[in-house]
Amino acid sequence: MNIGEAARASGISGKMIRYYESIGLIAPVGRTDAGYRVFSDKDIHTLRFIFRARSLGFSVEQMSNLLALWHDRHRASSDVKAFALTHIEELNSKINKLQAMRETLEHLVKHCHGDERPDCPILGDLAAESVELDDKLAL
Amino acid sequence: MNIGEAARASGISGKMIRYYESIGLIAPVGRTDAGYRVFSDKDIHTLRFIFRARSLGFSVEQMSNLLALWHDRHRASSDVKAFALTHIEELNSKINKLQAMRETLEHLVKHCHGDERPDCPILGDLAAESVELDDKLAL
DNA sequence: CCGAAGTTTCCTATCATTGTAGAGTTAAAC
DNA sequence: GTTTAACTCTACAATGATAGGAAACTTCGG
Repeated sequence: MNIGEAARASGISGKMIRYYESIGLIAPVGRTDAGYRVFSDKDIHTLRFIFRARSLGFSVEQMSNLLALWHDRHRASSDVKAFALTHIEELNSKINKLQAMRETLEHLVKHCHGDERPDCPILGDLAAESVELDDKLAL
Repeated sequence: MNIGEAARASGISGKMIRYYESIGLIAPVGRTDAGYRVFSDKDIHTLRFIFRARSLGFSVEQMSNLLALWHDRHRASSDVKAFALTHIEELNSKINKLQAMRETLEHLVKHCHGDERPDCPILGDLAAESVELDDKLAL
């Protein structure tokens, strides 16, 4: 299997496969005499693991840890669970931040009449001299 | 006001102020004979506008548009409202993606007993040969 | 044997931000 | 009046994950 087939089989672009290899997330795979990369079924399996972890929002560094846990046949499932729970907390934190932003914006939008007149509380609040908005933004 | 005071007054770091100037988000401010930047009250006002917009998750490009709307005394408030609504949709899209990730991960965590034994469905599903998980990840 | 498609490495860019390094400036303390 | 600390200036590098392209090479179908 060359890199194009591996990309199609794993869902990870060839470009990213080379990148993951260059930073050491995956070990260098085999090569033909001409220097073409050759991917084994095991390599594809690892790439699919990475694809799924990435889809769950894990960073490269976190995926590196996950791969280590995966390859450690003696790890406790509680270690993996703790890792996942930490990640869930990170996701929650991001979600909360984005929701707070959305709510502030929705509040501003609600008070903007949205017609052809130029006065608009959205820009007004962004430009406010007061500290009112700061409290809302202290997420 | 020099850049340090401007940073403290606006909430934007000196480094970012220089950066915003370099990419043209803000116009170059005055300078002393020695080349130190001098910020007027109006400059600080603009920086605070940027600080608040950034806190609401607007990108530099979006802030540039917002500043243009702000300085256009004849814009319709509906233009601003439409802009804000688009941004709310972007925020919603991000939130939905993160929530889907969290839910999948929570589902996996729920089925991991989390003891000292090595078998764990979290890693098991990440490594799955099947396409089951792919459906979940088709967000 | 030729051309198309695939692959290689290397370089560049993105976005917003931080860090670093060297040189110059200001202000206060001694 | 000199030392010293704190500031400022510019310029460049790095981050993290990804995309794009260029130039050279290989493979494969006809």
